[in-house]
Parts: sequence; C-alpha cells; structure tokens
Amino acid sequence: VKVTRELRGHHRAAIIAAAARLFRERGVEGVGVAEITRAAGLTHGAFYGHFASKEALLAESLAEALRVSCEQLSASGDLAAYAEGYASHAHLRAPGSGCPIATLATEVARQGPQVRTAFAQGTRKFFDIAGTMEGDRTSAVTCLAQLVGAMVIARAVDETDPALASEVLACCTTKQPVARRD
Amino acid sequence: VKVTRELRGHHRAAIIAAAARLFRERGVEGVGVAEITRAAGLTHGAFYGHFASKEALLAESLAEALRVSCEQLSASGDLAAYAEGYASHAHLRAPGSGCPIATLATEVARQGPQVRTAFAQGTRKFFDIAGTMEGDRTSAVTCLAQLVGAMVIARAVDETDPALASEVLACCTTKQPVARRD
DNA sequence: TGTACATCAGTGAACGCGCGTTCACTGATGTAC
DNA sequence: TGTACATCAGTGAACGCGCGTTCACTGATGTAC
Repeated sequence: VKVTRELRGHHRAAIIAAAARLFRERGVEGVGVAEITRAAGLTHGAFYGHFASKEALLAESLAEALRVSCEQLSASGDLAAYAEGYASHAHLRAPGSGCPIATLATEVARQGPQVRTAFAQGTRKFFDIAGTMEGDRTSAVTCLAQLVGAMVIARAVDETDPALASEVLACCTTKQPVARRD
Repeated sequence: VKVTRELRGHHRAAIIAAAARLFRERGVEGVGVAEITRAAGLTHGAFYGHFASKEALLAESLAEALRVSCEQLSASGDLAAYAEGYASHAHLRAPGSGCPIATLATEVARQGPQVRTAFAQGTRKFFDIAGTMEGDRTSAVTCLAQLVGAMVIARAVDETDPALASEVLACCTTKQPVARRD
C-alpha cells in the first residue's frame, strides 16, 4: 500500500510526535514500537521504513521535544514568566507535552551515544537561550536546575504527598533570590 | 539447601543492598531479578522466598536508600556542606551509592502505590531533616530541588558535553543566594 | 495526455530473546522426644 | 546430650508473555514511453 511522498512525510512526523508524547508520559521502556506506530495511525511493520531502530526514534523525538521547549522558552520572553508556567500543576499533570528534561533525563543517561548527543545538544541550546534572556547566565542555570529538580520530585511524590509536591513547586515561583526577576 | 535463620537474614539484606545499588545504576527496568540475586550471591529461584515481587523489592530498596541518604544528610551537619558533596563529580560518577531521588524519581512516578508511598515517605523525611538543619525551610527545599535537578541534568549531558555538566553542578556550590550559608 | 510497468510504503505473521514468575526437588536446619 | 524427622531456604529447569525486529506480500504511486 504505497502512499504519496507527502503522506509518507506526514506519517514520519506523526510517529515522531506520538513518540515524543508517549516517551515523556511513560518512559522509554514503558512504551513499545507497536503502540507508538498505532498512535500515529500505522501498524508496527511500517516503523522500520522510517527509522533504523527504536533508539534512533528516541534520538529524533528528543531533539524535536527540546526544539519545542526552546521555542516556548524564547516565546515566554522572561525567565521568571517561563518558570511560573513550568512550576505549575498544569505542567505537572501534562508530562506528555511538558519539559523532556524532567521526564527523560535519567533514562537518557543510560542510552547510547546517538541519544545522549541529541539530548545534550538540545539541552545546551535550551540553557544558552535562558542565559541570553536572563543576562546573568549563572542565575539562569541555577533557575533551570531548580525547575527541573522541583518537577522531578513533585511528580514522584504528588499522588502520595501532594502537599510536599506543591511545596517544592512553590519554591520556584515565590520571591526567592534565584527565581526573582523584578 | 536450608540455611541458618541468621544467614537467611543476611541473604535478604544482601538482595536489598544489591538492588539499591543496581536500580540506581541502571534503572528499574534496566536490571532483572536474576542479576540482583546473583549480585547477592544467590540464584533467582531464591528471590520469591524473600519478596512478593520485583516491585516489592523496589519499594524496600528505595526505603533503604533514602534512609541512608537521611543519615548522610544529618551527619553532614550543615546543608551547604551536604550540597558540596552532592554537587560533586564523585557523586556524578557513583550513582549506585548516590542520591536515589536523582536516579529513580522519574521512574518512581510511573510505579504502583507501594513504591510511590515508600519513596514519598523517605523523601519527606529527607526534606524535613534539611528544613530543620537549615532553619529556613523554604530555602532548604529550594536548595534540594536545585541539587537534584543539577545532578539529573549533569549526568544526562556529561559524556557529550562535560562543560555543561560541570557548569550546572558548579551553580550549586558557588556563592549563590540560595545555597549560600555563611 | 494516456498507458504499462517498476517502485516501494504499509501490512501482518513470524522470529528470537529476555524477563518475571512458578515449582518439583534437595539437603541442611532446628525441634520433639 | 543424642537421635529421628519435619521444616523450609535455596536450586535450576520451565512457563508464558511482551518486546524489538524481520520479511514475504500487497497494491497504490510515480515514471518512462
């Protein structure tokens, strides 16, 4: 069932989009190639016509998710404004469309070079943008590290100890020395 | 091959210790029951005489790792001193004996209630200790979130972009508003 | 433009593998006398 | 204290399952004339 070149391109993009969401929601090992292709409206057999392996798809979907994150950061205009959206319950509840660093960084550390390189490049760009926006690069880096850590911790404890989750997130947006802007 | 009650206790502790190390090094899904029991000097068949499931072992090993972390935090006496050890390359290179929050928090968020509860209880104790030590609880929480985020990011990018890894870690120990103590 | 055919994107069955888990068996432990 | 036996911790083969990956096949696409 050959399809148009244009449709083939859409299929490829759909697989990457589905993977970027599902990997963030369930982790790399928590979702399979079959489920990703199904979410993209295809069957698993079509997968290897688009990607060399599951790992290659992971690398591409990480790059895509980080590219979007960089866009969102740039669009927010102000690091404090970005932090407010980041350290929110809306973001906590929507990992599939949220920061890929907070959802996938620990798994990335155990992947092959292709994945780690894609992740590191996207993350560096993300930090560079934040540093330029903030002016003081050190405080920008500090802020981002805090945001990522707070979200990672909050998501892990939220269902059992929502008070702790809220407390950790709140530290990122209240008039703290680091995240303060005005 | 029945063994002494005392030896059985040692076997159980050895399985937990091996799991606490291996889970942190390779992730929950990156290591199997067979490998854990082998690392503890047993065969996989002995496992289910000690634990109901792999998940039950994960809950116990998380509780144990967090208990040790709380001890280390208390022993450091000062949150700034703890932060210095935490944000070090030695810690980055030794995930198996390091902070379980930085290695396992994202996977914990996708586990069952037993695991999440064990993790949340240990993490709360950890934060409570830090809050008491520091005096100002908010700045203690801020500091810990930053430490966890920095380590998660640094480990993910270290092999591809060691400069970025070092930069992120350095933010936690230099005379930053948040981590400063003196 | 119309036609014939080579190309190739997608399908679904099949594969090999590793994993968590079970279980019949073994033989040392610990206890009842 | 010594003996006989029930208990049970550990062994290793076996299981079912889901996963990543492969491949023969299908039929629409795109191209050469």
